[in-house]
Amino acid sequence: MTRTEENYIKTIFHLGGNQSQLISTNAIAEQMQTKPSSVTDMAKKLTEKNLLNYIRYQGVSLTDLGIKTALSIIRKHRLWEVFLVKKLDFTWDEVHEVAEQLEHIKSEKLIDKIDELLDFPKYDPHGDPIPSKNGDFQERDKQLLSELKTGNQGICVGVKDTSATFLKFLDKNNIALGNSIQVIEKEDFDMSMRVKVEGRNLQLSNQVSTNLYVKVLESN
Amino acid sequence: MTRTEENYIKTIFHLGGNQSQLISTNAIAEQMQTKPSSVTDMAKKLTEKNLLNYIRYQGVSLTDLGIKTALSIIRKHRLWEVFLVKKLDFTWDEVHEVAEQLEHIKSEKLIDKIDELLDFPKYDPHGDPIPSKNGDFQERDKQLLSELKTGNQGICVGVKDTSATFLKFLDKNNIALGNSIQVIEKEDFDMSMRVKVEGRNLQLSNQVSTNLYVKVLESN
DNA sequence: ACAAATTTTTAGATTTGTCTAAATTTTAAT
DNA sequence: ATTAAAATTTAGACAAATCTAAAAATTTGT
Ligand SMILES: [Mn+2]
Ligand SMILES: [Mn+2]
Ligand SMILES: [Mn+2]
Ligand SMILES: [Mn+2]
Repeated sequence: MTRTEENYIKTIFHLGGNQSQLISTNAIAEQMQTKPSSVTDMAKKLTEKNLLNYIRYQGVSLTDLGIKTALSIIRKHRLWEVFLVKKLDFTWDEVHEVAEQLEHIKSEKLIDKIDELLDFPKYDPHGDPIPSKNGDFQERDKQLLSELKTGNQGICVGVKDTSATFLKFLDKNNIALGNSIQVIEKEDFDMSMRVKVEGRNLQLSNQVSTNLYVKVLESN
Repeated sequence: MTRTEENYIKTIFHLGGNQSQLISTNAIAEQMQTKPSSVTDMAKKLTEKNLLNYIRYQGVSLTDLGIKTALSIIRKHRLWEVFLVKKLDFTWDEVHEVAEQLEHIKSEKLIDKIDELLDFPKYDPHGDPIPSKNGDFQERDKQLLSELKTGNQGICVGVKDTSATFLKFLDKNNIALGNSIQVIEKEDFDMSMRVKVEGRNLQLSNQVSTNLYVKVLESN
C-alpha cells in the first residue's frame, strides 16, 4: 500500500465509512484537500484492491479488509503520539503532524515494541482510544461538557477539536485531561458556562464546552 | 525534498561524492538498483536545486549544500539505529531496513529529542560515527583486522560489511563491538587467522578479517 | 413531474520517477 | 591514429496521483 492509499483509507474511516454507511466523494475530497475527480479515481483503485465498496454516484464504504487496514494505521498514529508526549516531551498540540508521517512506517515489530515501551496505553494524548494489535478497541464512555446539567461533576477525558489553537487554549487555562470539572452555572443567553476545574473557577464559551469531552461521575 | 531525492544524495555521499571526486551515473545506478538513464535525469534535477555538480559524461559530486543534506540524513539514519537497539531491543542486523524509512521523517525537533534521549551517542550499532546537529563528525581511528600483525591486540570497533548474514555470523561466534581481540597466528595459505576474542580462541577466514574493524592497542 | 441546482464522473493533460532503445561520447586496444 | 568497446545521454513511453473542463447523473424546488 502506498502512503496515499493509506491516507484515503484512514480518512474514509474517520468519516464513518466503517458503519457500512456510504461516504461521498465530495466529503472525502474536502477532508483530503483534493478534488472529487481524484477521489473517484482512487475509489476505483481501492475497490480493485478489495479495500472499498464503491457504488457509482452513491459513495464508498470500507470492506472488512479496509476497516482492518484503517485500524492498523490509526493504532500506529496514536501510539506514536503517546510516544512523542511521554518519551520525548512533545506537547499535545505538536504531535499530530509528526504522527501523520510516522504512521506510515512499515514494521510490525517496530510498532509492537513502541506499544510495549509505553506499557500498552489505552488512549492517546487527546483521549482517543488506541486499537489493540488485533484491531479491537473500546470507545470511552464520554459526553460533551455542553451536555452536562448544572451541578454535574466529571473528569476531562478528551477533545473533539484537536487543533493546536484549541489545545493551547486549554493549556493556557490549565485544563488538562484527567482534571475534575463541575458545572456551576449555565448561561441561557450565549450557552456559556461557569465551571470549577480542579477547584478553580472558569467561564467557558459554548465553543469550548462543545469541544471538550467529559466522563460524568454518578453523583449519588 | 522528496524521499527519492534524499536517497540519491545519500547514495552519492556514500560513494565518495563529498571528496569533490566525480561519481559515475553507472555507479549510482548500480547502488540504487535503477538504470543509468534514470540517474542522468535525477542528476539534472538535483543540479538545478544546487545539491550536485554535474558534468555531462563525467559524473557528479555533491555541493556544500548537498554534503550538508547528506550528513543530515545519515545523522537521522544512525540515530534511529541506535534508538532501535538501545530502546526497543532490536538486534544490529534488524535495524537498517527500518532506519531506511525513519531517516526520511521530517521533524528537526523529533531527531534532536531522540538524540537527547539516547544521551548524544557518537557511534551507531555498526560502529559508524554519527554526525552532530551541525554536521561535523570524527571518523574513528581504526584498521581492518586483516591488517594486524601477529601478536597485535585491539578492540572491535566496527564492521565494513553490514549485511544481516555477516552480523548474525558475528553474533553466533560471540564477537561484538567492544570486545578485545588478539592475533595469535596468521596462515599464509588462505590468509585466515587464529585470534583470541575476550579470551576465547577462534579461527577466522580472510572474509571475516577483511570486514571487521579494530582499534589497535599500542602494546608498550 | 420537470426544470434548475448540485453532485459525481469522464476525458484529457500534467508532474514525478522510472524504463527501453537508439544515439552520442569517452575510453581502451591495436 | 583509427577502430572497437564501454559508458553515458537523449528520445519517447509508462504508471501513479493529481488537476481542469465538460458531460452525466442525482437531488431539490415548485
Ligand atoms: Mn492525531
Ligand atoms: Mn490524537
Ligand atoms: Mn544502516
Ligand atoms: Mn549503521
